[in-house]
Amino acid sequence: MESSSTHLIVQALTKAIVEHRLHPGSKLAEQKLADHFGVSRTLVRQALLQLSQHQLVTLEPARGAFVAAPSVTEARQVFTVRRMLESEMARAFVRQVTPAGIKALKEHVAREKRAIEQQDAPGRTELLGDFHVRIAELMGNQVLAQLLGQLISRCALITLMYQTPRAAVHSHAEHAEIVRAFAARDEKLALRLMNEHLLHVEENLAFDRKIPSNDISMALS
Amino acid sequence: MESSSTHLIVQALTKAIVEHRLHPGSKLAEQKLADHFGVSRTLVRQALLQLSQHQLVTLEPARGAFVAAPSVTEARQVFTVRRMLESEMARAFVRQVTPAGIKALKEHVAREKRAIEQQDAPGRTELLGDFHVRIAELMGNQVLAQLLGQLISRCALITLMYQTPRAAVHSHAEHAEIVRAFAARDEKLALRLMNEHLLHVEENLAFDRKIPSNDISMALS
DNA sequence: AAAAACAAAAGTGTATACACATTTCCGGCT
DNA sequence: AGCCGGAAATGTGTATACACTTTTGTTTTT
Repeated sequence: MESSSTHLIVQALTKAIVEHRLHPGSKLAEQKLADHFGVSRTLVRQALLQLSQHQLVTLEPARGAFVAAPSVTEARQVFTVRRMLESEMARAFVRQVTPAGIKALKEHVAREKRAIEQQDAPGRTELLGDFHVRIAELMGNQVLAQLLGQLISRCALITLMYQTPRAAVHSHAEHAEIVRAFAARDEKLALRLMNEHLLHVEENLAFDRKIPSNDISMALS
Repeated sequence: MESSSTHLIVQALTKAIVEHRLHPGSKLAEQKLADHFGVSRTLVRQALLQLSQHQLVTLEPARGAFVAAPSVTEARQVFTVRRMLESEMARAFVRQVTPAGIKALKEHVAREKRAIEQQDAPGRTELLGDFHVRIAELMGNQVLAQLLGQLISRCALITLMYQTPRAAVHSHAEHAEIVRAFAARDEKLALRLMNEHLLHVEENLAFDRKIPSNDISMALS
């Protein structure tokens, strides 16, 4: 089982959704996707089912699959959960941090900087999200990393629906500050900074944005 | 899409796994399940795919589906995540608790007591897990509730693999204590009790237990 | 001309078919 | 007797077929 073809489709669609080449609300017709990927509807259906579990796609009975359009309420709930989880994660990370861990995070933040300077919007969004997953990975907790990965995919969708342009730079600066708190092994500070960082991200969302619709063949090229 | 038949199969299998009528490692042959539920393999495959995402089932390429057998490492990681998430949840719950919420939790704890007294092992396990989900629901955070629900399903599998018999009574007592802290609106206490409660559950697992294998037609009756 | 009704087209939901991989079982070999 | 090898059987992976629902477009009616 666990056909890697299905996984490829999931990844391709995830990327397209998270990079908002596929806009929230867009219809994902099975046959069109099947043609595009050169497989049968069977595999496309499996992929859509998985994506719906990741909350990136909504399935409407007998009507088909659509790119998810998270409500403002849902967005706020996702951020609440992230704050609960990640502030504690920051605290725990400080307790077990190694020089190698700090180094890895510093390198990551450097990559963020490059992506921002080069105006690489998709890469920027991905890296800003991955910062949080990277911490979980460095803690060696696979379960945490996977869970956070899913939450952050949802956030990427939310972010791209609502995020204002200049917010990215702000996020990057806060990441750097958090790493400094880690390096200083300051539990309280790390916890507080992480909490505030996530609050800022949430605050900077413009929850009254409008979203255009789109065609799939364009988005997947 | 979102066939409710598939959902029924997912629920039936989840119940069977969580109540450990299906033991970790047991093979889940598609055709046998299809015959049992009176549907085609298509729907069974969809269900197995979903269960694998919930980490209740493991899919091995070309070999089939098996009831998951979480490793000790994984079990500890799940508990770590739960502690991070739920201690913060307890704190947040205290801040917004209502009399109605306290009442609902007290009733839940009463149901736990009844299940324990009546030696209803499956019901007991389910209620002990649901206590935590109920708190999330009472907070009105759907995202949190759903996430916790999945983590707790995994815990149920872990618990039933490793839990010692008398641990349930202990858990129940701690739930009651936690509700008292909620009622007293004591943030610090609630947070500490929840943390300790989850540590106790984890500590009481006997990580050197052996697990028998089993047949599906028996388990689903 | 707008609305309702019907027919055609497109799309989803489930079952089945078939290719290929894995397991099982049996006979030959050491 | 035990082990290796190969055919049969079993089971998974993907494609296709078909029933049924939703959508769309056209015609008819008011």
